[in-house]
Amino acid sequence: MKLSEGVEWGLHCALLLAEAPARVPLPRRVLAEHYGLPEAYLAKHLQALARAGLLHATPGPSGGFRLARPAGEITVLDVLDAIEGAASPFICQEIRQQGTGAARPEECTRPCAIASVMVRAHQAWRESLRAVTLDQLVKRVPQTLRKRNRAKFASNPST
Amino acid sequence: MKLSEGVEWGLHCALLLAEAPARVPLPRRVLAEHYGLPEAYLAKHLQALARAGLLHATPGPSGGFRLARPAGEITVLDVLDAIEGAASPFICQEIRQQGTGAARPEECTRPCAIASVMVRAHQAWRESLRAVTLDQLVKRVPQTLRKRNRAKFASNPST
DNA sequence: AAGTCGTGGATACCTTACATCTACGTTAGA
DNA sequence: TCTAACGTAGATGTAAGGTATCCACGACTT
Repeated sequence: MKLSEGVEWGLHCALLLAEAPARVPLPRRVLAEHYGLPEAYLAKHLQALARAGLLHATPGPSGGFRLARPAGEITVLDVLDAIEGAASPFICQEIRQQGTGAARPEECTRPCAIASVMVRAHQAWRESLRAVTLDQLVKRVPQTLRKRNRAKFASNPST
Repeated sequence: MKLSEGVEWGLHCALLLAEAPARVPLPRRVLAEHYGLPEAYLAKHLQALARAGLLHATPGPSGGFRLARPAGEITVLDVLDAIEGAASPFICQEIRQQGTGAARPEECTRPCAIASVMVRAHQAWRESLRAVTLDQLVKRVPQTLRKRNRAKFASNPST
């Protein structure tokens, strides 16, 4: 079980956009260089975030991405669902209905107990992520770094 | 993010062993046929469960696998850790220290806020799985099916 | 009108999980 | 003691999904 690294990219970019002071959008090139990421591939994930309604994309010169909502209204779960999808990592193959010991259809009216347990665990995971918003994360960024980022993007986002 | 299907196999096999009445071990062939699984590949996962101390393997004729502990002392998490490993699905690549916006080492004394959130979510997931034992799962198997399995393995496990 | 930027599709690569086979060591029973 | 049944371990091949890039297109600002 592994989470795509695009999740980390998306979270850090969203966090950076939450730190940025202004309504001025950050181009994908700036985001990519800020974290040393491949620009073309990062674009895919930024697209996903925009499609999910978390980011707003402005085309044209001096365009780029900005948060579509206040940072307090975007949760970590929102970002994960946009990039990784909301599906459970456990996909029940219903092997209880296969082989010589197959359960009969009338014995499978209730969902498989094993699948239920996995679903509950997945929900616990999601609840934990839903409880954290971007602005809560911003507060945990070291102040010196936060100041540096604010200054960097305040006047001239292209540097 | 996807969980290997070996997890489902391992859980169902452990559950079946918990249902089996006796100390008589079930050979891997029987387990594989009971669920219609490839025997050679299932052996890999059964090995992992045995290495983790959840199952006890008896070699020789009339050998096979049985639970190494009472079903009430084996949790779903035990099985998952044995087959899938206990590692977090999120692996922090520390991209905050890369690129033009790299954080300085003295700004990284505390773990990355994003990584912390992911770790907590993973712990919530694990706690949810740790709370369920095999004998709790046995109780949720339909009675008709449980009876059938008990009868099947009571006298002659090789059928 | 032109250049900058995001969009979406097509494509290739590469890691990892899936699956199988073979050779080997061990044990219960004839 | 011998042997057949069983689990162990490693090597190997295959399939799928994530990673990464490129290009043609449309939209917007200057």
